[in-house]
Amino acid sequence: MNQAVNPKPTITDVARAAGVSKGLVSFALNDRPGVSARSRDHILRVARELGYRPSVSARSLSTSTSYACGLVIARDPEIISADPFFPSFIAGVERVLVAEGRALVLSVVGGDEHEDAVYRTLAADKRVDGVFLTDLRRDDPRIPLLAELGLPAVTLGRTPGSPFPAVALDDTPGTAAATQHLIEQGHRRIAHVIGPLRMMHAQRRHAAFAATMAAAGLDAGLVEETDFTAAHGAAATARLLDLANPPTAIVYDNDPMAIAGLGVAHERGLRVPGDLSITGFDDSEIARYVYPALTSVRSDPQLWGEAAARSLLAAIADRDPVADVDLPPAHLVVRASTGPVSTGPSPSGPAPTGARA
Amino acid sequence: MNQAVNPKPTITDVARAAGVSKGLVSFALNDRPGVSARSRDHILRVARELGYRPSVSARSLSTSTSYACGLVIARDPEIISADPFFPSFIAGVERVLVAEGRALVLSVVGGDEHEDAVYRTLAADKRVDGVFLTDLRRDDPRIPLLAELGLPAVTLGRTPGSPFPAVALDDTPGTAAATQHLIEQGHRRIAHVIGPLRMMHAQRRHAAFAATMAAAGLDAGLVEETDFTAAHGAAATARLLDLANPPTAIVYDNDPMAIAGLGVAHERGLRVPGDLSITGFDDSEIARYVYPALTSVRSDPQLWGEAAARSLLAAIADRDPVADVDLPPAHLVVRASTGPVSTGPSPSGPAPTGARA
DNA sequence: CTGAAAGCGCTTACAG
DNA sequence: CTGAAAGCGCTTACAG
Repeated sequence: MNQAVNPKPTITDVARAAGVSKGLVSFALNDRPGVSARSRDHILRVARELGYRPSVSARSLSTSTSYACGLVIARDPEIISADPFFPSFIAGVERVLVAEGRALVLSVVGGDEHEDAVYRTLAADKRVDGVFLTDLRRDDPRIPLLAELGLPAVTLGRTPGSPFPAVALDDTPGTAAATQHLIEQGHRRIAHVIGPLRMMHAQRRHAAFAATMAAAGLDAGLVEETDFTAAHGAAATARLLDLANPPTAIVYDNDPMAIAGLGVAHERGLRVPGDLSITGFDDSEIARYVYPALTSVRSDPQLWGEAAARSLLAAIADRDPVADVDLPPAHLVVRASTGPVSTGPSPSGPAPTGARA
Repeated sequence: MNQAVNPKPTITDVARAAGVSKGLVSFALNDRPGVSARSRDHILRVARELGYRPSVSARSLSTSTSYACGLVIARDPEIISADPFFPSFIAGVERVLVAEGRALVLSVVGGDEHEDAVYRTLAADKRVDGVFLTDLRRDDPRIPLLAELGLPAVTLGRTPGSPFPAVALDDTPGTAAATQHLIEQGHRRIAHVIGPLRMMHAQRRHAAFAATMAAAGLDAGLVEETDFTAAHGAAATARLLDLANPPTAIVYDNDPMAIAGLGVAHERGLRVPGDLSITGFDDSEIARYVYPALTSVRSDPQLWGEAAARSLLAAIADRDPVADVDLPPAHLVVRASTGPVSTGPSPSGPAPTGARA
């Protein structure tokens, strides 16, 4: 207005322009009690006119707060790539963080060997005020570590003995629905190709698979554990199909493995779904464009990110415990890769791709 | 040693324990000239014994430096997911950043509408000391913006009129090799399904395609522009195959689109590569597990990330200009989705998946 | 309701 | 080569 927007006005400039002390400006800006309405309005207006933005580093120093949240991903980059989860999750996190003037500090470490050091450094350097805990593992060492470091956290999914708030999106209904869907199509031998069993979600999903099979009086013993890569998915599929009595349907724990399974089936001249039905998980964008279009399980990682960010900010700010949040569960999306067991003769040997019968 | 590791010793504790002034400790730690070797060694040893780590926020305040670098990705999360580039790139960046005690601040914005605001906020809040510029566009508005903001940057690829150092990984040899490979297989009508033309790499790759076609005396007019999604890849493929004189080979600008193209071909009962050859780009992990295994173009995003981080840190630290860096170019990986034009009769109509002829 | 002052933990001229 | 002091821009008791 009157004054040109100087290179970064400070709180001192605002105080001077408003004719009050720096302390009062600070109180008004952080709307704390003990400032008259008139003063507050006046100060806020002057601050806006000056284009004032508090210095993050100065605030950080005096409050020991970084105004940032951290996410450390302990997966091989190739596996992250294959998974549509993280980019969407991060987009959701960002959406609420920026609205609160917070930044996201991301760290990707190859495996979980160095993650301990990463969390310690993040805490020691006060780089973040709290962290998102994804890919929860059984007896996850990060829980006691963060408790020891005094670093607030939010977990994606509940885990026993955790002092941190959880944001849960139940994906077991998705796996159960996929299994049930196959059973209803007449399948009796159904295999489950799962992720690393040390990850809680892999365990939970497998439990859902097993329970659904058991409820139908079927054997749930056909299981292959993988590391979530397409390579493992392909290998697991090959092993299953080499069985004397191979499955007629396979439930995969992510889309890349399911797509790799599709490849193996095609290579062997099997018809999908005629000879082998296949379901994926995560419903990545390519899922509906492979042939046949992949039946998969869909959740909402972006929503998950938003909810997790809100809970984390609450946990950072609040004295009192933050309540757990439950998001709408994952659900099955049926496409063309699943169907009834074929009655025709089972073909054998490799076939030229998609050649007509 | 003698003293218990108190909750976060400060520079004052170190100075007291070493019997010197804070200033001298600071000089020793940042190894600046003017400290005797004896003093330096003594101070460094005391600091180590105390487990001293300088406070990032205190250093930030007095040096106006954040000790962090920024990456803002302006793409739809679904598209990021489909692309193996970013996770690997980020892993590379991280590797060198952590070694230098720097953090990575990540921002993902849906499209490029709000990116302007994001960079301004990052700069105003001094959240980062410099940024990585990926997905360069023609007359990229971020170049003048960052120059105006005085924020150091490094660009992935060269771009005319940029004052920032570039780290280039030439991907055009990959596209040229894919095109040449198809020509050598006897293809004459080859289409190019490309990314958004406003992105420089899409333009460059298309130029490489066109040049290779021209060198063989072939028409490079069959082009479809997309947004990099599998959905667009499928639609583009359908349009091309609906042509009165459809192509016998298609060069795609990323793997998800190529895989979607494979799906469309299969759905129409076309044999791959017999009736249609297909090449992808980026060589994602699933590429080799689809059927038939996808011929694709491989680069090294992780190496790119490491080089970019090194250049950015140099640009942040140095007074003098940082030299551009050239990385090994992308190269073709031939698999089963490409081959000679089939001499047999072209099949028509949809076919059951992988059924035997 | 408001002001003056100390303090957060560093870095950096300025003297000696 | 070393020390004492000011300053970075906030927040927060402490007085009034």
